[in-house]
Amino acid sequence: MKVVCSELNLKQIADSGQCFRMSELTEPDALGASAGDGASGSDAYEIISRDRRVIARQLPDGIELDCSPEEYEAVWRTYFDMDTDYASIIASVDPSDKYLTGVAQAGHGIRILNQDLWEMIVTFLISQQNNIPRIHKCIENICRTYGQHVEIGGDFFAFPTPGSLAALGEDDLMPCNLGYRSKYVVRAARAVVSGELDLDALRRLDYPGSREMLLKVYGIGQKVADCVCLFALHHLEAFPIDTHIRQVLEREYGTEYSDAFPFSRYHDHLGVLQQYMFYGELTPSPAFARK
DNA sequence: TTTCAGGCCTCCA
DNA sequence: TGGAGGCCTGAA
Repeated sequence: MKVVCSELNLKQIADSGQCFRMSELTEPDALGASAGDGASGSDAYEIISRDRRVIARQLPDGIELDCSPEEYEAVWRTYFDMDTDYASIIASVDPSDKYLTGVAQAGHGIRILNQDLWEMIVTFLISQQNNIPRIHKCIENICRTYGQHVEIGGDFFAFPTPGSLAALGEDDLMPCNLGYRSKYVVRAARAVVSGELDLDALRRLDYPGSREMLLKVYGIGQKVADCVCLFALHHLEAFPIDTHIRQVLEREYGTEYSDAFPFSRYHDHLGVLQQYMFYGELTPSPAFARK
């Protein structure tokens, strides 16, 4: 059974670097998983969230999910944030800001996914001083090593639970290519298991409160906290500033960008704009040039 | 060989 | 309080 979601682009979401359990399928895999349409590329992705897996195929203006309407309503509608009006966010961009207008239009298929809180904490602890292909590999390694093998609705490894990681030694994740980040992940798992980091309480807090709680965790700084707030807690006012975003802000708005960029104008959906900027930076086009 | 990649922690002035 | 240095590792 198929469900169609409009105005959504899988490749743009994958390239926006917010999800590391989304893999483009090779053509034979895609054909096996979903009816082929003769397209040259597979345009199909395997997406894993918590203990669920779905195959999604890109259409000209949206995506097709291989799941029942009931599963879509229960899981994927929220996951893909289908109830947020992204067109109105794009329309709110100052028309005189050619750079922001350009990246927003170019990245219009991006959505802020609602991903699992524990997965996002671990994922962005691993992401620091790291690159996207290697983050993918690290996540795959720890899922294969410490995640539960799931065969219902697919064949994949679920994300390891806090309990399964808390019992490890601080350096035990180094063989999974985590490097010095191993101790950050293990200590975070221990904090969750001990109750020092209460994930349910974290979910109930507003953006400043959840950010403050996350910053108390060993290994979580401002950038990682903002990523968790945005991609797991759906605080759209979070605006993670990494090296790419800092570079583009300085290039487009000057070194005093904290004054020049209209943060207050876009306060309620800064995180969405951050994703357009990040995507634009990693898939550069002359059309984005502001100056 | 060196630098960099979606940072953060610790130490020291 | 703020800046420098160290940290895993692999691709460019």
